[in-house]
Order: sequence, then C-alpha cells, then structure tokens
Amino acid sequence: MRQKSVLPLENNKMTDDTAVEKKSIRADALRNEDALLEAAKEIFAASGVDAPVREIAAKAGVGVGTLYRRFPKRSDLVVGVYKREVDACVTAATEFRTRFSPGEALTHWLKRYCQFIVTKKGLAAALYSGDPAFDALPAYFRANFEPTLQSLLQSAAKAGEIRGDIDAYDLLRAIGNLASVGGTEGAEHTHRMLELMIDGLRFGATTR
Amino acid sequence: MRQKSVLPLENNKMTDDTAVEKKSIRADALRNEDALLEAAKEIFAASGVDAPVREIAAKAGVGVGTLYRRFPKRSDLVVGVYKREVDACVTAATEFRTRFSPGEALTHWLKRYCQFIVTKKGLAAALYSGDPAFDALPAYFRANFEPTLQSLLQSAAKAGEIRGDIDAYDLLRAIGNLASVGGTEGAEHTHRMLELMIDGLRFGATTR
DNA sequence: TTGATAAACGGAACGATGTTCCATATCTGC
DNA sequence: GCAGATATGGAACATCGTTCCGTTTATCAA
Repeated sequence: MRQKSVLPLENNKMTDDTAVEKKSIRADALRNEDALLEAAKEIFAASGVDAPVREIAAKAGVGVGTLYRRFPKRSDLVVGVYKREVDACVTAATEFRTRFSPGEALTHWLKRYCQFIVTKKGLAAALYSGDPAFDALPAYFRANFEPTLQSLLQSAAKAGEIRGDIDAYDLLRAIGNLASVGGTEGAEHTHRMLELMIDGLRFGATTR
Repeated sequence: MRQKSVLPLENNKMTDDTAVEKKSIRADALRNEDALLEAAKEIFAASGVDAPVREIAAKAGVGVGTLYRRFPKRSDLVVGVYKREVDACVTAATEFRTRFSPGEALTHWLKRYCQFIVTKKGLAAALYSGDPAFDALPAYFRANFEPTLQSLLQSAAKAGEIRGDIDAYDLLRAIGNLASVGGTEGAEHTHRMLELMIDGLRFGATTR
C-alpha cells in the first residue's frame, strides 16, 4: 500500500525521460525514488549540493547503489530535487486559491515562493557551475512560475485587491534579487522587503 | 639566487595578511609560493578551480605539505591566483603605455583584459559558491581595473584617437558580459565582438 | 497460495582526493 | 662553518565517488 510519501506528485512527470516503453516500475522503486528526492532536498538545503552521497542515501534509508541506479550523475539528483520543488510550489498556488481570497492567495504564494528562493543553498552555485546538465533549469523555473504568478495577479487585480499593472516576470525577478542577499539574518531582511512589496501591490488597488 | 619566477610581483602585496610581525621569509619559501601560484594559475585555467591539490603541487615541483603550509584553504589559493593575475594585467597597462601610442595601448590592453576574462574557468563558479572567502574579489577587480582603464581612455581621448564619452566601468562590464558566453569557439566570437567595440570607440574620435 | 522470474537492493570494495604530521633537509645569521 | 630556526616532502589516514555482484523483494501467472 502507498504511504505518506506519495503526496507531492501523483503523476511522475519529471522522471519519465526514459518513459514510453517501460511497462511498469516496481512500487518499492517508486517509493525509494521519492525518499531519495525528499532526503536530497533537505540535505541540499542544509549542506549545499556537494553534500556526500552516502549521507543522502542514509537519510533516505537506502544504499548508495540504489541512489546511483536512479540518479547516475549528481546533476540528475539536483535537477530532480529542484524540479520537484518547483512543482510543489506551483501546486501550493492552487491550494491557496481554494482556501483564500485572491489577494490573500497571492500574498501567501509570494511568501511561499520567497521561501523557495531563500532555502536554496548551492542552487546558484549549481547554475553557475558551467555543467550543461543545469542549462534547462532556469527555463523550467520561468515556464512554471510565470504563469502561476500571472494568474494569481490577474485574479487579485480583478477582485480589486491589488493594482493591475504588475508584470509577473518582473516581480519574480525582483523577489529573486531581493532574496539573493545571503547570510544568516538575510531571511528576515528578505521577509521585511517582501512585505513592503506586497503593500506596494495593494497600494493603488482602487485607484485603478 | 633568484630565478625567472620572480617577475610578476616583487612586492608581495597579496600574502601579507599575516604580516607586520614576521621579520623575514626564507628565499626558498618565496620561490615555492610563486611556483605554486604559477602552477595553480595554469591548472585552474585548464581544469577549473576544483583541480586536485596533488596535481598543482606536482606541477609546482613541491610536496602537498608545502602547498598546505602556504595556502591552508583552497580559497586562499584561488584568491591568490586571481589577485596575482589582476596585478599582472594592470602591470601590462603601464608597459603598453610606454611602448605604444595611447590609442594602441588602449587596444592592446582591452585585448589583454579580455584574455584575462576568457581564460577564467571556474572563476564564476567560485564567485557564486557562497564561500565568504571570495567576497573581496569583485571589489579587488574593480578597484584595480577601473582606474587602469580610466587612465587609458583619458589618454587616448586626449590624443584624439577615440571619443571621450566612455565610462571605464561600463566598458569593463560590457566586455565581461561579452566574454561570459562560454564554449570552445566562444573565444573567437568574443574577439570579434571586442574588435567591433574598439572600432566603436574610434568612431567619432574627431567629431566633437 | 505459491513458485518462477525479473527487477531492485545494499553495502563491501576500490580508486581518487583532501588533509595532517613529523623526520629530514635547507636556509639564515653569526 | 655552525647552530638553531624554518621549510620541505610524502607517507599515512580520512573521506568521498563509483562500481559490482550476491541477496532480497515485488510481480504475475498458474
């Protein structure tokens, strides 16, 4: 029987690069793959993308052989983790939309997005490593985040909760730049600046 | 007796973070330090800043113990190498100035600077690694390159060989961005674009 | 349910690399 | 030239990436 680890992505859209001819993947293999991505996510956040392979395998409760079977190169793991996180962040948007008003949903999602950015130790390092394996990541980010935010912005604007002249990509970039100031207390600083931006969105909501 | 390896920096300005109380450094130690920086420079350019320590020590003709005595952390070596290269690039400017006309000196130096940028495999990776040891590098680059280029530009403009409305920092950034397109044949592309820019500088030299 | 079969697993083992340590070699000042 | 200080080299140990194969486990048909 499936257990709790199945929550993020019922459809396995990110690992089917070798799909189309495989009939079925064993259930334990699926579970392990998920456990590995979850473990890698936490360890990448804590220690960066150069964390020891053994540590990740141990946290996932599998052997290193299993890790290598699923993710032959480290970049495979990194890409898998970050795509999975992007998907989770996008999924959160639809949840926020059902539970909150358009404006509140937008606010919640921006904070969620911000958290995604801040916790990504080593993401920038990976992106600038020169390894072509990461070339597709930025496009994946934008292709998923931009429509999500676009939609949230439109809904909130239509509801009169924010102004309507904000471009989604601009806002994504701006928050990304905001959060790029690292450091221990950088998270708080980023959070304050984000609140400021959100207030800025609200300002002029009615004044068309 | 000193040998050929002493040419770049007679004054040891980049390794005196622990100075002020040391009386004298043994001559062989100085020679080894220079050999290590020279070896590391070439190996970093060829294989990136993650190249094996043993390889660098071997190329320098010393044991790893000697390397670790002088550069306890890898970042020490990286910073040492790049500061040394900045110094060499700045030194080249004064040489060009004595051997060429102001305009030619400027052209030569821009190509020299461009070569500095292009050959820096792994520099970007180091800068974005998040290691605070590299925080001072960008400032060091600008503090040395901007006045150098500024001066070259002024001389060339005063001699009527180029226009006079070019900002040194803008030009440095522009060339840096030009050269950031990596790849094997990227060097040629960068060179062509650089020639274009230089022609752009010349254009309008007399007009106004 | 059970057994055959393929799939997946785990972790020992190996090689490459980072890092330390100290007996030995070399330099410097006298 | 000598003594003491300084620096060296590379063996030795620790850590990590990666491979390999005997063992375990899931799947499915009977």
